[in-house]
Amino acid sequence: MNPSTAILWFRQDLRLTNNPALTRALASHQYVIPVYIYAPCESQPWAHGAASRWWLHHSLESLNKSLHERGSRLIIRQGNDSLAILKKLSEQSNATHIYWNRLYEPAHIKRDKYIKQALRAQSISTHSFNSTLLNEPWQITKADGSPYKVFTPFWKACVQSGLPMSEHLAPCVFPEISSNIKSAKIESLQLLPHIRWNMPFSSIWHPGEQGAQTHIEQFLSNAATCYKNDRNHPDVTGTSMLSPHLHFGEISPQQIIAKTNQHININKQPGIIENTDVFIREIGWREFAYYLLYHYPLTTEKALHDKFSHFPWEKNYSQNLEAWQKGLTGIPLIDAGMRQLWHTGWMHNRVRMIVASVLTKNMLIPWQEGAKWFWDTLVDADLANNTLGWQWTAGCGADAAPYFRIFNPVIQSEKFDLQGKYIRQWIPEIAKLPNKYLYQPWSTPTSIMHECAIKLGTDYPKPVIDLKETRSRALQKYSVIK
DNA sequence: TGAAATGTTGGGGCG
DNA sequence: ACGCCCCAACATTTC
Repeated sequence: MNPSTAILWFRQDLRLTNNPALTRALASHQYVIPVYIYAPCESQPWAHGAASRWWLHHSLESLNKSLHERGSRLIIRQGNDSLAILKKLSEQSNATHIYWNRLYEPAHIKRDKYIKQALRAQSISTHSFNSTLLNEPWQITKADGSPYKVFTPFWKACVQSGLPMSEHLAPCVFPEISSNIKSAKIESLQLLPHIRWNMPFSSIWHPGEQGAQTHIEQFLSNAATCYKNDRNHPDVTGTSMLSPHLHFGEISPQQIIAKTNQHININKQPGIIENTDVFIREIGWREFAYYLLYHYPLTTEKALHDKFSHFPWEKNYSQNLEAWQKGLTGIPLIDAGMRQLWHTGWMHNRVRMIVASVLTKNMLIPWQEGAKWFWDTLVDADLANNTLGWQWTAGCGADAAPYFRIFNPVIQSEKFDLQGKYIRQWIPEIAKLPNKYLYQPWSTPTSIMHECAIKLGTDYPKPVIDLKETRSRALQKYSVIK
């Protein structure tokens, strides 16, 4: 063992298990100093949104607690220059090596490259690892060397190359940290929102590595056997809800695959393979999103396909945008989804597709507006996934939905919110309506409206758009650039 | 992981 | 019994 000191720079890998940078740092150095640097300006324009900051706060606390239990602690630093902070910390601690796991957001790649060079010039050696993806984005290419643009062949190539899985355990004990290394308090980062939320959040979410582990165990034993079907129903806990844990690296895709396979081997329920394959495929979509972001870094801001640069989006859309954001469009499924997002920091994936379809196609509002709102309100806001998702629905990205694929929120709620449970949960003001009209209150006969004592436009908005009319308008505008 | 329009089929009501 | 119409149910095509 090298009697030297190393810095372990935590970023979006807030876990102690299956963490390559951590494992290597501990294996090679006598002293290891874990640090988290909060430098939001280095992530611009995609610094953590409000919901993500709430999550980050609690995840850092959880990580710090785990480190304490093992004889160490998390050093917190804040600033606008990670390089300067790392340099200062290495001077204070005589660290000669810095370890981290790689990031893939364009701004972070650029920053990390710069930091790596600068530190090398100062004879501080840097060691970076992959802890986030199954494969590095540059490892998977088509036969001619160019990147895949379609999911299915991409995922086939990933599966063929073998899905890595591993379950490295956390080291039981960390080296102690000298008391003259000071840390800022997590509270001083002011990550918690001042006014809204955070009360309902903590009853739903348990940020941190332990929370992620309990969560996946629960998912595998409860929902995994019917995932293929249940994941489509927003009124059921049919999805894994692991996304925020994955985003902050509290669990790795390798661990998810390993746990899933373990579960299959122990519980040989009928249909388990069929269902878990669909689940692991979703990990594949995340992988594909990171892959595309790496190869097409400009897609966070603009459409992958140039022909969209002159797309006739609406100009004066602020009223519709606001109605969409607040969950007051008058279209129940849309409003239910947008309110779930606001109140829980999360929205069921099928509903995400539908609200995105309404924003980009029925309202003809630029997808970037939707991406920005999701970024601020989702606890799982992830630049790669968010970009892929929005370009997919807007039909302007790689392997995008065809332009004519326009969701009808009424039909979708009839199909997937069978009892109207989801809508009633989030829109109590129309809960009394019989199912038939719950999905489209505007077509309720006045007698029934009267019976239920609901007045449209007063208790619940009249629809801000006409679904039929806006659908044909979208078809017409999209067909011009197809 | 789309919806709507259009086409086809077959059962039942009816004269 | 037969032809005709209607329409639900399903299939195909189109955007």
